[in-house]
Amino acid sequence: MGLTIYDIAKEAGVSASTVSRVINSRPGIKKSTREKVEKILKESNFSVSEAARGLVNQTSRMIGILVSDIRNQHHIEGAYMIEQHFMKLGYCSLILNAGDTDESKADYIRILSSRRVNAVILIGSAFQNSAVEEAIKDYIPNTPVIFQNGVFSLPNVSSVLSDDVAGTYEAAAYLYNNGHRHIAYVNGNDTPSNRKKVQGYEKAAEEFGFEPLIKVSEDSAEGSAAVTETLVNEYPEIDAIIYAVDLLGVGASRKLLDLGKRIPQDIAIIGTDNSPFSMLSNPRLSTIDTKLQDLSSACSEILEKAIENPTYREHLVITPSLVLRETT
Amino acid sequence: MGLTIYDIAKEAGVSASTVSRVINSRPGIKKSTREKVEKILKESNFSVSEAARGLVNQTSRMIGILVSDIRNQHHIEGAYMIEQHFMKLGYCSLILNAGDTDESKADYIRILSSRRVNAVILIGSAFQNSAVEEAIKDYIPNTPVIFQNGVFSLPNVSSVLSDDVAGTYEAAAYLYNNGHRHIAYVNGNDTPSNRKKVQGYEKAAEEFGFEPLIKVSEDSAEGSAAVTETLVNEYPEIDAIIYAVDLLGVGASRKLLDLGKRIPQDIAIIGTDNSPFSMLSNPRLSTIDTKLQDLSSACSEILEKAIENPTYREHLVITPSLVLRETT
DNA sequence: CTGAAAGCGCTTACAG
DNA sequence: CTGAAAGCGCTTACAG
Repeated sequence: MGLTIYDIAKEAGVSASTVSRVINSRPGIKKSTREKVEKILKESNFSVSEAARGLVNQTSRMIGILVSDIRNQHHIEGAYMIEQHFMKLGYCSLILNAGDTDESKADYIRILSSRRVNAVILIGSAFQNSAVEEAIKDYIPNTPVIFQNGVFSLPNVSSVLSDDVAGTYEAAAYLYNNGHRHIAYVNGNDTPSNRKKVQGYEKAAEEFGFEPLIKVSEDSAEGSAAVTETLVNEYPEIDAIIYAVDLLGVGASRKLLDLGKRIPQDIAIIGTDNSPFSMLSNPRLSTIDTKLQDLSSACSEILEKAIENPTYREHLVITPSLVLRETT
Repeated sequence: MGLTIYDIAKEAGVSASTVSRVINSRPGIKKSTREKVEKILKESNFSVSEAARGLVNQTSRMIGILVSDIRNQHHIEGAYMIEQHFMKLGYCSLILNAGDTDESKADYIRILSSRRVNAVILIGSAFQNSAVEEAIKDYIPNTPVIFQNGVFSLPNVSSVLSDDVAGTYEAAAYLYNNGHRHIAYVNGNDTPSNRKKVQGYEKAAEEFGFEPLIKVSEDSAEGSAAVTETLVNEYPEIDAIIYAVDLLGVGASRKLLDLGKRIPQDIAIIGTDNSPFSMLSNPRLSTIDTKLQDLSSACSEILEKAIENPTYREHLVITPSLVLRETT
């Protein structure tokens, strides 16, 4: 197994240089030798070692995609679009789960550095921490990085953000303007993105003059159901709830129906992300669309420019919009 | 940028060999030199080139995971488990979308061959075709391959299967034994796995003596809703429907409620896969649990053995079980 | 305990 | 149009 270019050369009665030229479609090879070499290449199912090739060309033709949890539908959609885009350009994607802790995330930067990837994508605001920032500065200071939903003040890091503050603010404003006066907020995991969502909610509360009421749920439908039940028992006057993630909204709406509440007549619900869940749930969930598609395609475009021109850098903010369905 | 081992060596006043030995924790280095080199390594944020290292060690320490569509929750869960497992062992995962056509899937085998991955995982029965089989035989005849939900008669390919025939058969038998006499089946995409599910349904129909009725839906909740509506209008006697995928069952149950049918009193529904959708839907979907977790961990275990011992090979079949919730 | 040398599988000036 | 040689960044016998 493991044929090399020299094996092919010997078989064809030419030098390795010639074989290399044929493989890479370099000009200036006699047609007959080219054909002879191509034939042998094909017959022996030769495939070049990208590692060896990368060593001399000083490129791996790989890009690293770091996701805190690949099973998160929202994140994997982003990874998918980027992977597809770059595969067409001949790049393989190293899609890695970067784990929960700041330290493990930083470790993964080091791993990508060892693999000499041509670019790095960080998906999710969970990467917003100083361990990751340090690791980028120390280990991949010259590799283009795109941060989806986060920002680092480093010369090689571009970013594409959803304006989380605006999204939640708009949702709360909509509810208020439609007569709701007791609007609660249920947050998920403590991430920078979720903190910004809370800010938007608080901003609306202050501006419109309603009393802010915030609870935290673990990231599951069951967790949200439990939190929601406590919430409406404790504060029966609540007439609307915004959830930091669609999944929480789905878990909650089901529980509220079980408790005999009507949606949206008694309580209106708005989720976040416009995920597949929001469309499939019953009743269909109104949601803050964070424009995942747009974010991901912007990432791909910026990255492509950054690979060509390593000093290219861009910061883009995309404003979410409200999608009204059956829970408002 | 791009420090090499020679830069470190010069800085430390030793040879590259010594630096290499320190990096790889080889014994027989004077403590003081080791410490001196380690200090410089750390200070300069050195990271070894895995490509160069792999070239001499004849290993890439990468594994290739081929998925027909990474956005499929069911597939990505499998990829996740394997990625996590192998990252702990120092392997990076190349997770690739292998595309729709047989040819593109075969192309990806070639790509993985060029990357000299230490093992390959195929996730999903969609890889069951001769183009892929040929590509494996031609390009990676000595690389351990695990086929999740499919089989190839090649010496280097292990497989881990869910017994799809048995799963659907059992679901139909359960419905029949609980008094249903007009049990329909709605299939999804034409994959080997889905064909086996249909077989199980037909086997039950023949054995229990009910009339088989099979429709095909595109792979979306909307598609299934449409197909289901036509189905119950055309055959009002239907009292149970089995769906090849949970998503189809969810789309259908919603449509049936809209049509004024009661679930399960008028029509019982069973989905397939025990996916997150099935638990979140309202009503909660009864489903055929294809034991994804078990499949994936079996994959990891077999693969680990196969990497150590390249002639290791195993074929495992896991029997699905029925999970009864609110739609039966 | 340490270093010089060869080699992993390629590509690319340089000569001819 | 083609080949010999050097080099990409490592590791590992072999000598000392």
